[in-house]
Amino acid sequence: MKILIADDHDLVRETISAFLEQEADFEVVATESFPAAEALIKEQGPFDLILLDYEMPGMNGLDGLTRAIALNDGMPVGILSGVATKATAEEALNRGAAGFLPKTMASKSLVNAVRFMQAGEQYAPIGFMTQYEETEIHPMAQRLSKREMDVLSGLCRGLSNKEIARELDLQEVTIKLHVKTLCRKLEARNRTHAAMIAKDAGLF
Amino acid sequence: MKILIADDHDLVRETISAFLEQEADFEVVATESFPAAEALIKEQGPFDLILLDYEMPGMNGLDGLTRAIALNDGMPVGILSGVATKATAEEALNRGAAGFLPKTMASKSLVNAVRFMQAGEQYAPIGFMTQYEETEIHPMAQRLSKREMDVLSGLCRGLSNKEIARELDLQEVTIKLHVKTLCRKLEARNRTHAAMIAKDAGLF
DNA sequence: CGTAAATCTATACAAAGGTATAGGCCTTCC
DNA sequence: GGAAGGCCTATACCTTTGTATAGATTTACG
Repeated sequence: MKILIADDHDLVRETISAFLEQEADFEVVATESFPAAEALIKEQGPFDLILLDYEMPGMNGLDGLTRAIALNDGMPVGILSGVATKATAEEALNRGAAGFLPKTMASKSLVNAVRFMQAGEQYAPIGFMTQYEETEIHPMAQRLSKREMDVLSGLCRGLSNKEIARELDLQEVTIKLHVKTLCRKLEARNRTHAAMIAKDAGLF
Repeated sequence: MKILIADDHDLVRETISAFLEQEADFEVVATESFPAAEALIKEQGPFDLILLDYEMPGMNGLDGLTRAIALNDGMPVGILSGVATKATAEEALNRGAAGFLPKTMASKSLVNAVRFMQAGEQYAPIGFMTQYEETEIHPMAQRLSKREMDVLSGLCRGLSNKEIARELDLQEVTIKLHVKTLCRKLEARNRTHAAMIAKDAGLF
């Protein structure tokens, strides 16, 4: 069974590779970036399983996943990550990932997960997927209208109402209205506070 | 040679442990948090080498390092990290760490690094330590006076000039002056922009 | 000691921001 | 079809913020 592992942390990649190769029927190929992985897939034909680090040069979020799936001829591609959230995991599985392996998982489970995925199942650790997502991504963004988001974007770039108005081709007074509404919805005391709250929430 | 590894990423900890144990004279004990590591040190006496993950429950920055050094009876303690910057590495070495191992290092080097540290040398990968630090942490904070930092803190909390003045027991007009200076130094167009720049830089 | 830099204050004015009220336009939903 | 809500605009007023200029104090440094 041929496995490709791509992770830019040499220590992680090499020790995981060494660990998997202890299994008699596992043959591991490892590389340190997405472009390198892409080249290897084209060169050494489809792998029985590919594991991609989510945070890796060239990976560009989950774009790398999509491209790897397209290249690997229907064989499973999984995501490996140290810091990703539940939402990222769900997104990955929706995009066709064979599995999602947080680096907090036990190494024993790794072998099981690999066999699972190779068998065509989707794998993700139960504990990780059912955890309460305190931020729930952005309850914030959902409560704001498109225009309000536009204005909030301007605020976060430190623009004046007049500048935002020019950018959106609206009247300054309209921007003031949106800023007012934003402050109410975000429970901010003024534009600066609203911008900081948006920043804290990870928008922009 | 008895080694203690503490890292909350099971996959990383277990595969590194397994990798090191392939060396004939290495005996590895692994744990998943700093408090657990502390207990093990007290219980199983000093280790020939301790490796602590920088991002780990209970580690609290480099406080864990200092405490582990104090507990380990003069034997070396090193830091393991996936994301830390050069500055963090320097700080760790200054605080008496036996070494700094980014997870991007090659696994072959790991064994060498371990032997190095055990021999009483300080180890850190040359390439990592000499890299250009583009942000240099906060060139920003250094260029600001204490008062200016106080005011910037207020800005980042969305306070008005009047509120900041009350908080610092100054006149509102003085705050305006500081805000003006801040905008000049940070090249911000207004208070909101200044706050965002500070936030982006990681201050507050 | 003199000087530079940071700090604080004052006055005054111009610009931007925030609030309130009111009305028109459009889409969605009952 | 009417109601509700998002969106845009207008007018008016007041507050806050930003700018300029000027002077007093303190602290650090050569």
